[in-house]
Amino acid sequence: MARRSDHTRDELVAITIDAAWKIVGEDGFAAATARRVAKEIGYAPGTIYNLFGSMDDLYLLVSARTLDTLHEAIAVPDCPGGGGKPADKMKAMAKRYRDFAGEHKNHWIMLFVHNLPDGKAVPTWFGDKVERIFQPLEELLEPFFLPLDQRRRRMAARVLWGSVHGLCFLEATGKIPKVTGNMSSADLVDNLIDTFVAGLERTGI
Amino acid sequence: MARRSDHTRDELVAITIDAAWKIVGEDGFAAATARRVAKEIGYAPGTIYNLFGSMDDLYLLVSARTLDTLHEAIAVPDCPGGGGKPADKMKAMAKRYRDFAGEHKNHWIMLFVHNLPDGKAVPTWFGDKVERIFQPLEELLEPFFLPLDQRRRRMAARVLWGSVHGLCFLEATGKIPKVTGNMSSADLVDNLIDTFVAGLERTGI
DNA sequence: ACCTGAACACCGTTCAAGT
DNA sequence: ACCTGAACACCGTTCAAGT
Repeated sequence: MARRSDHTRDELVAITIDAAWKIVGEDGFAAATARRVAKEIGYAPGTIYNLFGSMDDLYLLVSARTLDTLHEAIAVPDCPGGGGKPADKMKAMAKRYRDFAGEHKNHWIMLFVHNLPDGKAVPTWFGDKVERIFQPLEELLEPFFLPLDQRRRRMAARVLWGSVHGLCFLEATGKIPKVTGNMSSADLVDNLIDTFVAGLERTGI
Repeated sequence: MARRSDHTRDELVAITIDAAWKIVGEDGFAAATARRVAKEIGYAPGTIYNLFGSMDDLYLLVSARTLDTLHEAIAVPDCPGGGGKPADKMKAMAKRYRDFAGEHKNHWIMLFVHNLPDGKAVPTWFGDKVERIFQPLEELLEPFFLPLDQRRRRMAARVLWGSVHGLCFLEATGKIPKVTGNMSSADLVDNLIDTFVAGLERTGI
């Protein structure tokens, strides 16, 4: 019934995001209810709404952490020397993506399962974090496009990234095993990259 | 408190699937709760469990209807004469897929958002319905593969289909607008098909 | 100013009790 | 045999009341 001052407001915000992150990781997005998060931090449910306004805002902050972690995992240069064919580098990057999805499965799925209500758009700071995910792939695509042709290169990055993601997601949510038979999603992704890059080469710069 | 016999059991099952289909279409998958469906058909919540055992089983039947409707929409031959380049036929097919997703948005999203609990696998009759979705695309891919090389053709169908779906889904759930800028998902999908087919041609049969 | 906790209107699922 | 409806253990969200 009163000011608690166990923590400053900022501390409390951080603690709550940590708690939500932990619950999602352990029991999935659906388990990260307001009441469960409140119990985890030892406060009343109402406090969550003092801090974030709505659960959607809290979820956005959790997903921001996921995007940051993903960006770190993806952006790692696979080969310090710099050699290797672009297609191989892309496959290595796709593998890092798949590995991330495997290690942070619940957080990664939440990124796509949590959607804001119909009218609401995502804040710009969040959009920027999404945008940043594509950059490493855009760089790998440089050899295939003229320097002036940035628009087509950006498009190729989104097409390839969206496609790789689509295959990974269908597999992670169990929508593709019976469909692929003995082919693993790793095979499908590598096949996609090979065919796509061959197509880029044929189209010519 | 008693046998009602307003309907036979089979009628009641059909009525309930209709009700759930309607609710999903109007208010989305999340709105199709057991209590809401029960209210819609004018029975008590317990009755749903008499009929289906669990909500998951009911959801599977609703998704089966979605798959049937999708199959009909996709399988339509776009061109009675039979002419046209394979890539153009694929683009026409992808367009039919996007149109279906637009017209049956809530049912289509449900197909991917509803997942059985971790251990449970989808029944075979459902898997067969999924499998059937790929057949029209497999046929369009015939010119690119030797008759004996069915495995690679089946793989290509899944890769391309999964990729097209990935792009459509990211757009439908609002995960890609800020990312594509002025490029529509139609452009991205057409670009994917062109590049992929060019890659198949380069790889040679 | 901050936090509580009761309140409201919901959930999925089960199962004793009725006809 | 079939259906009910109360019961249990949950939800998101709000807001008067307390310190």
